Amino acid sequence: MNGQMKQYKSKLKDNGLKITEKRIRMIGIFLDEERYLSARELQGKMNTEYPGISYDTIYRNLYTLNDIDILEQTTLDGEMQYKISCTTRHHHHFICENCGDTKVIHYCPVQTWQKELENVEITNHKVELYGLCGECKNVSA
Amino acid sequence: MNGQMKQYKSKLKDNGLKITEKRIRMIGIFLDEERYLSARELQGKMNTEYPGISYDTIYRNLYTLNDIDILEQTTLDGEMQYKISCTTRHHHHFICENCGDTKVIHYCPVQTWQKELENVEITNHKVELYGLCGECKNVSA
DNA sequence: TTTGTAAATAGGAATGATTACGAAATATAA
DNA sequence: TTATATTTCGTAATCATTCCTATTTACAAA
Repeated sequence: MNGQMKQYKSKLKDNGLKITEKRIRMIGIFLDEERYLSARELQGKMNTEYPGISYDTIYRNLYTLNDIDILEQTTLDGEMQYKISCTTRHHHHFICENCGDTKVIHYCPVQTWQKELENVEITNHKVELYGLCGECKNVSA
Repeated sequence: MNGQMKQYKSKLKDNGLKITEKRIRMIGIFLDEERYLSARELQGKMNTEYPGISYDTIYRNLYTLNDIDILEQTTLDGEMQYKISCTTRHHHHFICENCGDTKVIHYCPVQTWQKELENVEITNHKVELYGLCGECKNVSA
């Protein structure tokens, strides 16, 4: 077990949640893939190791892991998708529409927007960039 | 009929689409409401005038009107929502989480992001701000 | 004004994602 | 080890959305 996983186990414990095989495996899958996965995709992967695993387990754990910031979520192609959360600093993502790879972007002008709309209170915001990553751009060219 | 509606009728015609009662009423509803409506909400409103109107009609027309830029769409609370399209210039929206009212924001640093990720090709992006509008902020205070 | 026809609609059924729930199994603290 | 709170299973239910076919409608051309 690497240090990363130890950290996630602590986080589960700190939130009064139990460290179960399935949760650990789910986190492992998200660590391996560095992209957004839908519940279905995750279930496919989990199902090879835990045949017949329940939707409830998948969805509940996705919800839970997102809730305690081990995962982050977005809606893509009409379904919720999840990826392992970057715990560094405030950021957004570029998502490759071809391979699903994500890249972190740091620039975020939320204070500029707050100035433009001075009489509203911005409590939340979403920024997502889509396109082709370096590799896919070259392949399709 | 006001000039605005005439313009939408032209747009339908220009795209080889027929001007039907239901489409005109749908556009009218979106003109009255200045916020995002879900398919269900729209159906509720349409149903008072056209009892038993089909889902297919609602969804197909939402798709069509979005396709020709009479409406614009976003995913909110796990469902697609639509509003009348602002035809001015590139912009994004602030959405009040209490009353659903939207406000246009113009500042968009997409070129800054493109610089930050110089080897990818950004073809699309999404920016949305959420919070409380001036009114709702004061009421809830 | 009439008519031909391509487009639009009605009325449901089907699909796909997500949530709900009672019973059984299991992890953790004491 | 035991108590108990949590998780999981297996499945049904729900909700948004799409699909299908017969029928109706808009509208361009005669």
